[in-house]
Amino acid sequence: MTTVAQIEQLVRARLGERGLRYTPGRRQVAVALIRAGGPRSPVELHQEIRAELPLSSLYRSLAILTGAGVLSPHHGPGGRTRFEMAEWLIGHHHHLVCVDCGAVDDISLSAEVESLIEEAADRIAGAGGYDLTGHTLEVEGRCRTCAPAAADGAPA
Amino acid sequence: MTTVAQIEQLVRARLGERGLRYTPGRRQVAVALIRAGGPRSPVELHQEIRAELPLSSLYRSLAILTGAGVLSPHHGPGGRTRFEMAEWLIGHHHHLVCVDCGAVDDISLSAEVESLIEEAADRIAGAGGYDLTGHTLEVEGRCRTCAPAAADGAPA
DNA sequence: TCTATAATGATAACCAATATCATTAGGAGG
DNA sequence: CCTCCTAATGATATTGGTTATCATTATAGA
Repeated sequence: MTTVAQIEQLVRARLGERGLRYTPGRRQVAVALIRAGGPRSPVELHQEIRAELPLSSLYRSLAILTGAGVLSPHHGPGGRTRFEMAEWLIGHHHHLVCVDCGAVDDISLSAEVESLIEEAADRIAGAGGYDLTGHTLEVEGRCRTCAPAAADGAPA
Repeated sequence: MTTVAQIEQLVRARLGERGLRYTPGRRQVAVALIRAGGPRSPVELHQEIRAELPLSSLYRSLAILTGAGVLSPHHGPGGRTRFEMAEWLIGHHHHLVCVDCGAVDDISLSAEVESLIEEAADRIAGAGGYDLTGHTLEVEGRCRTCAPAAADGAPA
């Protein structure tokens, strides 16, 4: 089990390589995301971080950390982007997404399914002329909060 | 092989069930998306549809068709939402996505991998208390256009 | 034909996200 | 310790995709 402090150390090193500082503001963002169990939106982070961290600074920190490869963006409903720690920091995983509100939880697959998917992803990217960067299985559904409000979807 | 006309028939029926009309504007959008090999953004569709279809009408058609379950949204980089025909109309598939520009191509998996993923998705949604609506494997990479421009990502 | 309702299109409004810019903070060298 | 150079911050303005408004037009049903 990797600790928060260990991940922070990797983040600090990564930023240092690029002449960037691991400041209190960026640290608040990083720690909140390390503790989160899935991608979080700027507003969600702003609420979670009680400190008076301006939204403009929060957005910039997210952009800086993403540019440095520390965070990965996840694009959800309503034009909202959520951020999470990159996989080289917290490990490979997949997502359980609510198609209505966009809430996301991290999930894992068995080694068997995972390796089959990896093979497939490799083959597909090659065939399409893409430079493979990763893959994610997005399991889509309606969360407990959104399910009651929804009426109908598509029939079989 | 399902024809464009056959899919259109299903769309018309679906709209009819809800007291909605399959108008020329909506038809242009539907046909363009049936012919496309993956999700398309409003602007992409607007360019593809040579006719003078106002953006406001295009956006509304997309919203109406999505609400009726005819289209499915796909959320990509830059806050852009792309739309595609729902799977009950064009069949189950997955996506090859460019992490930079958001371009998306439809892809398919072998029956073997597909069934394993289905099982996993079922189990995961149940465990998370989600009402499962579907799943998509997003194979992520950089397309031929974006790959040369990119510098560095995350190390192993 | 008449009428009720849906659809359209031009425009304004919205809001997440980004850019700008003057100010503050921090690390390196002297 | 002091100074300088550069990064970082925070308030604000701006952008751009998307949505809402509303008067007008078109269509299905009586």
